[in-house]
Amino acid sequence: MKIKPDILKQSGLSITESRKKILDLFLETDGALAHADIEKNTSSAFDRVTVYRTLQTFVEKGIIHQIPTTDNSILYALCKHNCEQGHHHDDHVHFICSNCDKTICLDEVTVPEVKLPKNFTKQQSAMVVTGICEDCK
Amino acid sequence: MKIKPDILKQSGLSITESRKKILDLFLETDGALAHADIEKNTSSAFDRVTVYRTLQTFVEKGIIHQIPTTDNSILYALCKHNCEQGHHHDDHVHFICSNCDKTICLDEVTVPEVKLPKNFTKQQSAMVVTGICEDCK
DNA sequence: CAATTTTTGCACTAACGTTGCAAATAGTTT
DNA sequence: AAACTATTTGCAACGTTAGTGCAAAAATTG
Repeated sequence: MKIKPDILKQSGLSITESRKKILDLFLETDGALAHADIEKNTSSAFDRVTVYRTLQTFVEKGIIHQIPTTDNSILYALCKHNCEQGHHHDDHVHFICSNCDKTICLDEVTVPEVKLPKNFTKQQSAMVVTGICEDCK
Repeated sequence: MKIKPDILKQSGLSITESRKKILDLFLETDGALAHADIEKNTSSAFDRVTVYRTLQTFVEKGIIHQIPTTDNSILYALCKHNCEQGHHHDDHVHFICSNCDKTICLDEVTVPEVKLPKNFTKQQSAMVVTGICEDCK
């Protein structure tokens, strides 16, 4: 596993308490986090605004990526592969457990290709599967 | 194409101005709508609350379905196939054009099956593809 | 360690979403 | 068609979520 300061340094970010703590949280968590989770779970409380800005920065730098949901929230998860600024290799399937509500990145499961209708050009594709996860089985 | 009052009647809903107007909007629009679009585009202005409740009702009755996004909003689109209450046959791919920002239901393109890791059980799956649509090509 | 740049937290504002309740509208019965 | 019942609407109020400007604090640079 990479070392936290390295991740920040490689992205050209200053190393601050909040960034380290939030990054920690992502590294510890095997799944996706919502903004609210982050506010609650970081021991030392940061300002909401700091959390917003940190997440925004991390997304811009390709450290984390966003996961689409239908419940009016955004989930964030670590990019495990090499994501450059703006270009995410975020091609794995996301799994949302309808029992424990956790969102898990299935890094081994690649989003399959689909044939689009004529004159449609693909840039990115995302896939979200809901069901029961291994822990809740 | 179905006739509006029929759709409402078949779902056991009273036929009201707002429901007809909002349903109209969906039938006219070849794509998905966000809550905000609906508030803006219905000629006679309804209360925000009415729009919320109407959308909620439509989802419950299987008239429309929700589309996941990463931008903290929910998109709604007509269910073109036979969706019963609670059981959506919403197994088609959604396409978001990064030029005109429209979301289009690719009814002909079915979400492919994926092999989940051991002990994961699938209930539903959704797929969102971004790119350039036929109109913007 | 001083100077410069970046980041943080606070105050304020704006938008979003939900609920209770009375008025209005739709459906039903005779 | 009128009276009755059930449903739906709009308003007001509330709470949560998200974003911005600016001064203070912390991090980086030399």
